[in-house]
Amino acid sequence: MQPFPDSLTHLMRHVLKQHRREVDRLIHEYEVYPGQPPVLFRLCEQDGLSQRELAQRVRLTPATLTVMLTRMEKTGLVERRPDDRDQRISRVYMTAKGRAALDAVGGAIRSVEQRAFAGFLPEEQLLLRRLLMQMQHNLDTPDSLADE
Amino acid sequence: MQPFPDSLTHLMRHVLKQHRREVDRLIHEYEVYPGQPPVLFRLCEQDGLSQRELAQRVRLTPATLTVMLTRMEKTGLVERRPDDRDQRISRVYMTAKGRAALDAVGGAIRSVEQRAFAGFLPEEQLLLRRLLMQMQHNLDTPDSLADE
DNA sequence: CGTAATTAGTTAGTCAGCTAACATTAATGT
DNA sequence: ACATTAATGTTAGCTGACTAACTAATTACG
Repeated sequence: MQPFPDSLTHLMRHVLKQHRREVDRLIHEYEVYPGQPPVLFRLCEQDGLSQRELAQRVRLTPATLTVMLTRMEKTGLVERRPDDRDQRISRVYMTAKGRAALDAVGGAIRSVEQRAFAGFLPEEQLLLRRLLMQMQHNLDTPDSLADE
Repeated sequence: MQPFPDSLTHLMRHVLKQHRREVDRLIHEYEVYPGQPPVLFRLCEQDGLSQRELAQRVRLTPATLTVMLTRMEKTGLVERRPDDRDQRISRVYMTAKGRAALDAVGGAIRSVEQRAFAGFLPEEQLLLRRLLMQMQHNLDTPDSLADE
């Protein structure tokens, strides 16, 4: 009857909140804020993306990213430079400070991950991934035929 | 090496974001906003909680709840009344409109849940719950002995 | 060409969530 | 009885995220 209090997504949300808080607690001394790690990781893999490309890859709207990059530029993690062919585009590059911060952040995230999955068997992790991917797929498909 | 892009928590976060967006899309016509359903559900179970009690049960800080309740009072979902013994306390009650909205919201959430878990076997759902609860427990314990 | 449609990014406004600092009221302790 | 401490809720200020409306630059098309 009452779907919420012990629904799986509710539980998931709570677990993620704990996770995020832990990571945040560990990284905010490097002037990296909660939403920023994905951006740093993407840039580490590939520097000089346009904001649009970057936004798509980290699944944020361009508007969100604009604000976030402005802050990250202010703390010196990241740098914007205009594209020299297309003047609408501004490309995002990581600074030395950004790279340094990323190392620390990576460590922090790994340690929280380890704690979160302590005692998990490898096949449990695989199964969890499979279930999550199925959820992702279910939610991606528009709606139609919800339960077949 | 790079822990983030395909970590389980990253995947989880993405799935939850999809879920929240879907629910939000369905409920915002009832003037219920994304963070509010848990509050409504709690109040439905037990009316007249103090803000502190309510905040603990939905795991929000009192500050967050204050702002949220102010908005919910403005849209008429909820009502604050002072306690008559302790003047520091204000108790929160659901209005008729709140109850009506909750019905619609409950339906919306159930439908998204159904879609999210389409094709899941009952034992898969149980397993998922077990894994999430283990994560919750892992993250609750301070830190110490992370990987034993 | 030159105007219209598209694309990139920004700005404004809203909601969610947090911490820290502040009244105000109640409970305690000497 | 009075001063101190604790508890409740609010305010201010921050980050994150979104949509919608805007500006500026580029493409496309008649």
